[in-house]
Amino acid sequence: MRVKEGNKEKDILEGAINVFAKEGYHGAKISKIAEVAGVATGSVYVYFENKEDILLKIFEQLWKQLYEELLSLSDKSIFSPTEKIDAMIDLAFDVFTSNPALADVFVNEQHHIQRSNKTQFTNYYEKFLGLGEEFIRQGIQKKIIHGSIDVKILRYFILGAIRNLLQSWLNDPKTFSLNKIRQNVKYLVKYGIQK
Amino acid sequence: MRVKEGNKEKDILEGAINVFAKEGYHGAKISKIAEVAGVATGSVYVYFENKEDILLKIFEQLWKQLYEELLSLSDKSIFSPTEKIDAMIDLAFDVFTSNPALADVFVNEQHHIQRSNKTQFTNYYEKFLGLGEEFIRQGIQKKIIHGSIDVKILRYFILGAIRNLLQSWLNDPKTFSLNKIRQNVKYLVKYGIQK
DNA sequence: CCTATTAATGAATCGCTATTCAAAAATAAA
DNA sequence: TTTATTTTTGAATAGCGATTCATTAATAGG
Repeated sequence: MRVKEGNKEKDILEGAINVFAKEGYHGAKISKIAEVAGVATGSVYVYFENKEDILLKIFEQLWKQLYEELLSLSDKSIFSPTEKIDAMIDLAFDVFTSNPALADVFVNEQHHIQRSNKTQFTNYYEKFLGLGEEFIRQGIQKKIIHGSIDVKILRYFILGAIRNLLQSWLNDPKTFSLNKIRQNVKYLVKYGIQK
Repeated sequence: MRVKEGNKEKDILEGAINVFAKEGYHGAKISKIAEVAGVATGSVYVYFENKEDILLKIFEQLWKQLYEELLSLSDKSIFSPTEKIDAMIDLAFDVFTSNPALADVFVNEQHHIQRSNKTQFTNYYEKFLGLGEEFIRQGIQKKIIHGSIDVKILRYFILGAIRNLLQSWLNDPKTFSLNKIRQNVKYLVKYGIQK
């Protein structure tokens, strides 16, 4: 009986992230993904149902990771709610700094799977956002955060700001230091622009 | 000599916005765009070079409009810098409220043309962002806005927040009232979350 | 050393849709 | 009218690339 050599599923996923990032979802050819992953074209279909399935798995993995890392923060009551939100922002920036291609896919291709609403992806995404909401609610309860702010709006506000800033960083990494972006985001979320 | 009937260029552009919004850029068929626009498939290629050119023109038009409307605000020294930024946010929300399909295309498809960097689009987009920057600088000069904030970062911060909130509104218009989103965005930009 | 079973392959298929272009339609001018 | 010119048309083309599947490779167990 032949036995699996290496971890092709992982290789394909990583290859796909890079090819999606460079060519965009539709510009990416399965044959190219296979080439980058160091496997045959047909092997891609051994491990994944189809092209969309690859993208789905990428996002599932991403949001699972983000959710679980955030979860480990949520317990720690040492942190105040605003510290938790800071940590959440750090978390996102850490993940994407270490994997710019993934950042690109995150920024540009998520809507493909939102169109065909697959719960696999949605699950961890919603959970992640749910935790974010939770932190905000704690902040409101402790009267650190303004109660007039809609929690659902705020979570998308922060996520959107980060998403767009990652994109501008990807387009022009020299002008934007990711560290400076991170600091500014934290500041702006907390205090806004006005003196 | 045959004479032009109606305004097919405009019809095609409007049709394309709706089809792109519903099917996504790659899912949108030229034949479908033609059908919705009430013209023959071939006519599309009389008015546009190719599919990408249609998308390009959509964004060119959008950013031109946004830029010009913002420009008319920039002179008015009656407004304070923060009022100008408020007006900028209002402007974006007004345009997209009146044309949700355009909002969808704006949110999801801009990266297609950013990949193949066309200056036509970039021109007005950059000009628009440049004006936003200008307002922020005025605010810093008048010591209304914190000087430690990076202007380039701030402009993408605001734009990104709006973009993502528009997307969540499109996905679930019942949960999110665009008016509430608008108010929250204005508040958050100015004061942040912290009491 | 066989053999059964699973893994991996990549050339061929097959559907799909952007784009083309020869023909038809409309009408201004003569 | 007739003609010349411009607009519009939509069926045909052409190429691309996702997906399939018959074949080959590897090896665990006997």
